[in-house]
Amino acid sequence: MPLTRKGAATRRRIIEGAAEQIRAEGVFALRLEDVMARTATSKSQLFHYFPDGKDELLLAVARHEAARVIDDQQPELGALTSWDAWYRWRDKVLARYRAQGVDCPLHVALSRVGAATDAGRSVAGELLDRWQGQLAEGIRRMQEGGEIAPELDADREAAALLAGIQGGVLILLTTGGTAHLEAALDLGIAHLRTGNHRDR
Amino acid sequence: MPLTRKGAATRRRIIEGAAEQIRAEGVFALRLEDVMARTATSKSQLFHYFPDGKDELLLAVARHEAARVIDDQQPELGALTSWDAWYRWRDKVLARYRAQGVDCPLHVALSRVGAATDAGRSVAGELLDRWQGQLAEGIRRMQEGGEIAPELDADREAAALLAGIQGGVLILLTTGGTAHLEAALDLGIAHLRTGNHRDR
DNA sequence: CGAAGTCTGGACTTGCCGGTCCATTTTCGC
DNA sequence: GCGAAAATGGACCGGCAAGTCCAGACTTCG
Repeated sequence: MPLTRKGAATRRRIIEGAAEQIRAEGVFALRLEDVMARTATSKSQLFHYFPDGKDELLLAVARHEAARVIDDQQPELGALTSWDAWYRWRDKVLARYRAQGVDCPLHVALSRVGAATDAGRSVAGELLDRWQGQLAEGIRRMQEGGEIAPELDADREAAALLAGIQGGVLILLTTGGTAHLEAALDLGIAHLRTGNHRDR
Repeated sequence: MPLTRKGAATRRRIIEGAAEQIRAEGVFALRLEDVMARTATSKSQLFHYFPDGKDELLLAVARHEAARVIDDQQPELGALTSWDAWYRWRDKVLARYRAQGVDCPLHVALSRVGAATDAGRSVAGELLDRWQGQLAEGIRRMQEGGEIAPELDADREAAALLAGIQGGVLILLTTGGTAHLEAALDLGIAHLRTGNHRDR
């Protein structure tokens, strides 16, 4: 079933509209009718593009949002080659989540799909992998440049940092405060710098 | 409306049964009928003890689980007075979540109630506060004993560590792996030991 | 330009499940 | 033990929203 140009546009409009609706009201309150109203589509369109109904739509929303998460951190995340770059990245992450605030369509869509589902697991897992991969890559680059102690295990450090970020965001989602995210980011980076040879 | 001995027992049975059911099937799939079947109660009992229905029940489950989270970490969490105690605590946290695996009634109940709700916020917020408080207390004790550098900000360190734990658990919930939680715990503690005076 | 197939509108069905009600039984203080 | 209050059983209701269907309009490509 090939998608015409128009069809693809409609499909995207639906996904984005659903994401907006989720941001506005939450997933539990998400009704197909709301999505229809918001995107000026009819029920048959929803089922035309997402034959498995609501769950399939939610999964598409999750995928869409997952892609944004990494994109929003570029180009910094892809080029963590100096301490300056690390701090710019830190600022960007913080700004992004501060702006997003309490409403995270990704987290919430996944929780509805069931994070323990195969489909949910793969969306979340891939995001986590790519994220951690880029962090580890950054750490290795810094080690090559002699700015991070070579005896640190890059993957393990990246895992811990990523965990801190995830937790910080999770706490942000419930408390509305960014203090934890900030602390996790700052102390995580600080930890990388400890025992570091030529501190700028 | 005082609760008789029997009434209190029934109430508790309902909460625990609901938690089990959530562990088994998830929140979205949670139907009152399932809880009734599992706890051998009738619908009128559910509404007798939780007049506001499902949401009130879910909140009670969340509260119940939140209390367990802290309790399960005792007595270690309350007495972080030596590095040995810290490592024993670390092991306990890891064991607890490893055993719990992918199904976390607290996380999932809160996501249904809406973490951004006042009620949800208060349950999660209080848990987080108490948890972080005990960590910070432990750090201060260690500082008094000269085992952690006095210039560290105990609250900030505790916040970062807590974020790491939360993120580690969150990742555990979706991937099933404890690597991130472990890394966050170990590197978090390692960070506390850096620059520390009389390393054992 | 024309046919195959995509896209769209919207009415209709359906089943589930949260919530209400009242009658009956049990508990518990005095 | 006795009466008031609490606990229990289970039938019933009602609404909501997911999903189905078919007829008709638009796209696309030879």
